[in-house]
Amino acid sequence: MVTSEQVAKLAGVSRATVSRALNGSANVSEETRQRILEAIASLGYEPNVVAQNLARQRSRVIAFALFTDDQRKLMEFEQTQHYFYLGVINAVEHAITSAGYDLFFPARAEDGSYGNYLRTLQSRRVAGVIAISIAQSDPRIQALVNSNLPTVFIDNMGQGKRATYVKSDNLHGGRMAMEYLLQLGHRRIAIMPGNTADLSGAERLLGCQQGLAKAGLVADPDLICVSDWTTEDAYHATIKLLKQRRDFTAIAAGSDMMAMGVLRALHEYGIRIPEEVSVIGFDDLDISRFMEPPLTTVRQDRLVMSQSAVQKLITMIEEGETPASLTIPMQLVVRASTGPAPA
Amino acid sequence: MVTSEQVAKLAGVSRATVSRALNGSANVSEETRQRILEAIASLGYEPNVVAQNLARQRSRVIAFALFTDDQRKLMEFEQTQHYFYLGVINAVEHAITSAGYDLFFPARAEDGSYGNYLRTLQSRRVAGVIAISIAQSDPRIQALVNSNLPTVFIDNMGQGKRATYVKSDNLHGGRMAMEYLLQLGHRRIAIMPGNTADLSGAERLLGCQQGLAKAGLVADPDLICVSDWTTEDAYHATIKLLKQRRDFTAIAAGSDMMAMGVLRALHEYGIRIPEEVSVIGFDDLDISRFMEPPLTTVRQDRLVMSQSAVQKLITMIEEGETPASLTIPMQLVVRASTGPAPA
DNA sequence: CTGAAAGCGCTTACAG
DNA sequence: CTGAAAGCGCTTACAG
Repeated sequence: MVTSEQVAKLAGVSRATVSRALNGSANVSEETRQRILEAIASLGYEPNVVAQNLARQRSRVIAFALFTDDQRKLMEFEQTQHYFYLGVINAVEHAITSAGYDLFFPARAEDGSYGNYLRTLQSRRVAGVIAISIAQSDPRIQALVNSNLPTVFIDNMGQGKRATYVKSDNLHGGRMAMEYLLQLGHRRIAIMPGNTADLSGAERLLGCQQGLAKAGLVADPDLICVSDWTTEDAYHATIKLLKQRRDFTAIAAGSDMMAMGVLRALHEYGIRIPEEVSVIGFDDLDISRFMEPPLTTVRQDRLVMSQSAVQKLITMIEEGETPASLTIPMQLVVRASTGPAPA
Repeated sequence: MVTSEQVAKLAGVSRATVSRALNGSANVSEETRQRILEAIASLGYEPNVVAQNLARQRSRVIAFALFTDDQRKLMEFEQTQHYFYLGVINAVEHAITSAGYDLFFPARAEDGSYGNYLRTLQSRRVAGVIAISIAQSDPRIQALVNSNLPTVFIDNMGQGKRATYVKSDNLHGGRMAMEYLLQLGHRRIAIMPGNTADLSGAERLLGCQQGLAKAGLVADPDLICVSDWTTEDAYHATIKLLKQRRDFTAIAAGSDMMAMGVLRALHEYGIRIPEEVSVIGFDDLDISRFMEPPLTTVRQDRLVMSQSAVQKLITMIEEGETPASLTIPMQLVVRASTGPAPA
């Protein structure tokens, strides 16, 4: 590997000047700058980022973290329930690397856990972290909130001196779903909000209840089916409900992946959608419009979510100030899985 | 941040000894080791990984790369076609970080491209790279193959002094799909192999043709529909085929995501599956069993794929030798989207 | 505008 | 078994 030393020699200057030329310091004459640039080109020099980071006492690397509750599920790789976040990760990766930062997933401790998470990050001198924190109870959330490490949370309301968050307006989303269903004449609506120990599950459920309340209705507790976020859980919850009773005319699933399980169960029972039962989801995954029937859903804008999270983080890193949090509106997307309530 | 200097002072030894104790050198007495460990604990010391990497002239970070052909599509984040790889990335992340390596997505050049990719990696002193290389033509593949940077390719047969690969046996997979369909009595089978400019697309198509040939049949060129990998492309290809002719009794889609588009088109035409048309996919995504009807498919073992790729890479990094490539068998998974050919 | 020197926080022959 | 010293490849006050 060629070093700045060699560039300096070839250009007939000191390493200090090479460094200045490279970092756009004003204090270097146009003539020597040219000479240095030529030397760099002819040698194919690329600065050693590791050495730069050490010398500068800072880095341009951002850590990414996904905090979920269930270690076991993480191991299985069959994380159907996280398809939405997979898309977010993808968008975050693009935003971060396009901004000239490296993205980083830190190594785990020997036991497979993340050990002393904060110290791991600090020892690697990361500049900041984007954390998708589904599970509220993860101790790493508190650690990050209390730390000086710039952090942006997605889907969790972590806030601190150096921490802010970005999330969807799930409350409003829940209300919209109910208002839409009510307007179609549905009155007996089953709600499968996902895991209500997670913020988005709790908010979506509450939003649904508020939507019902505004119409003077109260959600029937027996029609609220709490489960985990997986397609499979929703499938089983639907089967169970179907065995108990069939008086509901609509199901609001906590996510599109859950809705896919609901649809599957309904198909197996030969129930026509939406003639007999309407189904609505949350998220608007890119596969949702290809489901059978194409799924009506409440859309989360994952592009805005991802990009604004990254932008806020970079602001924190580069400007030093902590931006306000952002709550992103959701949007009703009507497709073919919902229709008027049967008479 | 506490440094080894402070630990040394507290323990009454030199920094060199602290370093030795930390790195498990045999040459340090049990007694001083204890003293150092105590000092570390009481100070909460964590070594600066950046400084370690610089001093050691090596690192424990592995870069991840996804080489796809279509820059435009990458920007859209609507990468339905890459759901399979999203799962692979997830499994790779787990395997890498559990092995005590950091995972790394390098920053892009200012124009949003990856610029001089190899130099970027080298300037960050990564130890090796896992590359999912869908597009054969990406110049970065050649660059990596020719370099000394340990590399494992997934889904592309890159091989070199310091490069090997892991992939599914798509050829055999294609044959299996055809043999199964033939055995069900199908003779007029439409093949939508995905993008045949990509290795897996070409292999799957060839495998299908071989399967047909073994039964003394030749694939009807008009029933081979080449398109891109997306759900949408497959949807449109199916619609187009349906408008032209309806004499086929089965469709082999190049991936499960494509199959989802095929199913959607068939549903819109009111065609019963599998009574009128059978559908088979490739991959076995975790959502495939929830499709309507549950999808018959040829499974790729992404866990084996991911884990063996990471293991090979770590072998290369730590042992210095380049392991042989691995071709993983595929497996037929029969569900409800296939049935006997109509009389 | 430019260079010499110190420093970033480790590691690793080299001596002893 | 342990320490002093040099080195990894940069950056950045400090002088001039």
